[in-house]
Amino acid sequence: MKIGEVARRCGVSASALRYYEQERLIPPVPRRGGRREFDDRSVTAVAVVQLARRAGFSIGETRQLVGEFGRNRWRRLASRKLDEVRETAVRLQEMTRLLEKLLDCDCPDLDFCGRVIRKRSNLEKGDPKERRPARGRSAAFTREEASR
Amino acid sequence: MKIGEVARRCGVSASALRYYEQERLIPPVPRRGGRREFDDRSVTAVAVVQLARRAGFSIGETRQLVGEFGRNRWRRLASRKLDEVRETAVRLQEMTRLLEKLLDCDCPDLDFCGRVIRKRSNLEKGDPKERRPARGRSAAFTREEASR
DNA sequence: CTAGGACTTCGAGTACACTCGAGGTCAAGA
DNA sequence: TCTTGACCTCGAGTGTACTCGAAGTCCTAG
Repeated sequence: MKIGEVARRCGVSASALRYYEQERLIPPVPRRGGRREFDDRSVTAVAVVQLARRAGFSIGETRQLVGEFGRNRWRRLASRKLDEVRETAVRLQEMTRLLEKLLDCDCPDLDFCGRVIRKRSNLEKGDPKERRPARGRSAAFTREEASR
Repeated sequence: MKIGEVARRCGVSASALRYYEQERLIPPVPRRGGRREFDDRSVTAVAVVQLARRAGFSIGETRQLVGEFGRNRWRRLASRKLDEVRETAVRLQEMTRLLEKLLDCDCPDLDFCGRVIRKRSNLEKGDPKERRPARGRSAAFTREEASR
């Protein structure tokens, strides 16, 4: 199967597929006459990568994931990522609830609404050090990211 | 309140705060002797931005969000974002279930596991066009992103 | 008065995840 | 045979969200 068909079937661009190969997310794809010829193995590898990418794993995380295939660490990585996303979802729900409340109460302006927000949120009052989680790299993967 | 204290209290760097001002996520902060002097208004604005950023809104989305403050569109944007994150969480859970299954069944290698994945996943069989959601910009905000 | 630290602007640099363009190759159909 | 389209590599470019460094300013303590 040539790269174009794989791209169409997997919903990913051909250049992304080349990039995945280059970044070793998938094993080297065999060539025929200079062109990539995807066999079942390769297509499977792409499917695995797609699954991981859609689940929110970064390129580096995905590389580590496929490298750890079948070992216990994999599960740990996955469940940690799940926790991360759940936390994001929780924060978003809090945000949404807050927004809905504000919209309901017909605040006159941002300044007023802001005062409401400051009352309800725990920003700017607690532990003024050691903050900012979930931005940037995820804690679960920093070791491997550093070593490339 | 000077920028350093705001940074410490809100768990964001001073340079990020300058960046937020420059990107109009927060209104211009008043100066005194050339230095930013954050009043309640400004600190509130930062709190709002932090809330949005932690909930997963991008810079562009956050700008639009604070611009739409108090109007109905805001709620629509927020609930759409919630849907997005929920979808991500669902995909991740699917992924995790799949991984757990594979780990449980002690597959001998990636190739074998891959065949299992290909059986269970709906990748590479359905609608070979119109895919790739949730990667790149979110559909909810593309209009404003285009117009900058 | 002077040293130090926190602040200022500005431009450049960074990481991620691709994407694009140039310049060339290969294979199938008219 | 020729053309067309899909493919190749390589290097550069893109957008996001900052971060960093240089060079200079301001305020406070000693």
